[in-house]
Amino acid sequence: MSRPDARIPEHPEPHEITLQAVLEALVDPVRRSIAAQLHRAGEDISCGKFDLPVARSTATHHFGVLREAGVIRQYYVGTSRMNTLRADDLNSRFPGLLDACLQAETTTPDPEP
Amino acid sequence: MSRPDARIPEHPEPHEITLQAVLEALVDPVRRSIAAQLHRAGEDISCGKFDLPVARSTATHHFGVLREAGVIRQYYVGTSRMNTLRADDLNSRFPGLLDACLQAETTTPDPEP
DNA sequence: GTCAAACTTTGATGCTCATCGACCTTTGAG
DNA sequence: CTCAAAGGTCGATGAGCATCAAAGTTTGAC
Repeated sequence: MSRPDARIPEHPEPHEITLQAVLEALVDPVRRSIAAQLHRAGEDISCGKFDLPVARSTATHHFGVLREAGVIRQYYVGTSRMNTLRADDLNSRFPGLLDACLQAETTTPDPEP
Repeated sequence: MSRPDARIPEHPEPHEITLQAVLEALVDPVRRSIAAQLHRAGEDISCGKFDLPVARSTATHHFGVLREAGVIRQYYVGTSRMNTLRADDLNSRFPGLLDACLQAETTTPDPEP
């Protein structure tokens, strides 16, 4: 079988996405910022293009959490790992949840710790 | 001054409710269960009437987190502390968020750890 | 083949939080 | 006043998680 790309980790199927995992993913401000940047851009973004306040190894961790929760989809283009927001999958499984988080994310300024 | 009841702790005003706090509150399955039971009942419930899998002192902690996040409102009736779901406040501040969590809570079975 | 770019992996660390048992407080009934 | 009911408070404990630096891996260009 022609495996697409051995570097691409597992994504949950739409029906495997759980509310618990999505909430755990979106409760972190860094991860919510990733989702918001992806939403605002309207196009796929590589991991390195995000504006994030953490080290790259930490960012990798956050992308993994989002992917395993089913919030983003990842695929490789060369050495760049691209990221897509799985808005349709989330909206059909938990209607209103993603929009509520994203809308609040853009209208409400981040709470500075 | 006729203070309403010295035992009643602080509640955030509607505009003080933050997405971060609400998500932190609803990410815990026990707290989400409290919100869901309150929603299903359609009426206020005292702390002792909830069906919760934790000790009483732990439940007290969870009620406090929900109250400080603005998810529930609490008031005393005798020795009983009653709880109200602040659905209107949440819906006007983060439209769709509460419904998304509650709907998924009732249709999706709890993930047993 | 060589090299840099772009991520990932691997510990290690530190902090937050859910949990509990034991004890204290307030209220209302008798 | 006395008591039981309903909760709250107080440490203590343990697990999970976000964070980082350092080293490893994979790819594409030259």
